[in-house]
Amino acid sequence: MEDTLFDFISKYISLTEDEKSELLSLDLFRSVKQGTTLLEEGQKSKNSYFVLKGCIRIYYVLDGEEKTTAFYTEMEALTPPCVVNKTPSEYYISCVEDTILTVSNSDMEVETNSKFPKFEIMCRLLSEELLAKQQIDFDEFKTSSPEQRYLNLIQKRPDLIQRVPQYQLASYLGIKPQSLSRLRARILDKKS
Amino acid sequence: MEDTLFDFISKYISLTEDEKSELLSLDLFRSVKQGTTLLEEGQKSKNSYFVLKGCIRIYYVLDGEEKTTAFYTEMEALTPPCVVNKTPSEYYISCVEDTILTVSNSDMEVETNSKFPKFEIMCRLLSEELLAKQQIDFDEFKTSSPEQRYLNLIQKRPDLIQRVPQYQLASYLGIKPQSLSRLRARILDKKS
DNA sequence: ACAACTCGTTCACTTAAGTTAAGAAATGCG
DNA sequence: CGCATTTCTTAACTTAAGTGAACGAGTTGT
Repeated sequence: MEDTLFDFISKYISLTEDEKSELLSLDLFRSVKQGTTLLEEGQKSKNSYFVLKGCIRIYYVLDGEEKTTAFYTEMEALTPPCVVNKTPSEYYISCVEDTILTVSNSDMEVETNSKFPKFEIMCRLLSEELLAKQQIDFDEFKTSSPEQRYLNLIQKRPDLIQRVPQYQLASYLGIKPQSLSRLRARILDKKS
Repeated sequence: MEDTLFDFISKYISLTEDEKSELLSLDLFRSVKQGTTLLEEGQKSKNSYFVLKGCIRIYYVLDGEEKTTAFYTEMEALTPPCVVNKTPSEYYISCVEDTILTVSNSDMEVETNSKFPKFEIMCRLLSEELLAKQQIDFDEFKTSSPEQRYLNLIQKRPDLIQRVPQYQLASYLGIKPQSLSRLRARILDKKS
């Protein structure tokens, strides 16, 4: 489990054994059951997450309806916007599956970053990378139809389609569950 | 003009006079005419931009059609994903208006960041902020209809509707120009 | 085992976006 | 100025997504 975290970090900076044990001493690892809510609407939070195993999702409740906007699975890191902006959360974060993750809070990160300038660099590299990745994702979303987005998802994150309920996938694709059902039937028709 | 840049920077870190003059010595400012292309599809680039005055846009050409996905106006910074990923660009960047901006390249930034750790911190803060902001924008896009997105745009960036051609706005909203025309007529109907 | 609930699918119908085409309005240029 | 080009709008028609309702499969709890 620790190795998964260190593998991830090694993509950005290299750590000495001392630094590794210092990191481990922070006691970051948590195990959470499916369905657990990590963050509620209206809450203020300072927590960032890194998923080691399992799947968490972000969803809004608008007009009484759940709108899922993001999934985070193995080796993905998440700092919710409300943590950056220091505002109450407008969304929920909950576990789609039993999940193992690290939880770190921003006070701790400020401290670690000033102690180890390396971490500052990692944070910059990571957020630059995530920003670039998300920009591409957003562009793809804007320039394609729901059907194309679904086909795209099959290519890029085939696991999600298996492990996540359809109604959550639907809003992730920007449509209603009924439309996703129909769209899938349409694709099957075309193939034959 | 320099002051605009320093005002922006002061939101993240404070600079000494020496640091300011060092920055100015880098000769970052550029003036570009409307219609100028800053980046072409297929090109590799190391340039980041910060808009002081004017407006630039990102667009793709897909099936021979222009798809505009982003606008950057006064006091907005842009590091294209292709710079971060070191891959050839899949899109164009061009000037919607006569524009004054700063151009910096990533080699230069690496140098500056190691010389002034402050800059490293600013880069992290900035990309964290932009990531959070973009996440919210993406969520809003996913959870709303074209009409809601247009009404939302009127609230949040009313200037864009004035200064940018309709067909560019349309793809920015994820629809065709004809649909935007119709949508606007529909909104006017409702009001009366 | 049975009732209650959730989830996915299907259907009929409504609404809005895509498509194609035509014309009006605005812009640029010789 | 007039001509060409680009941009915006309108319209008729097609296609796909939204809506409301119903049904069956699977799950949960008692």
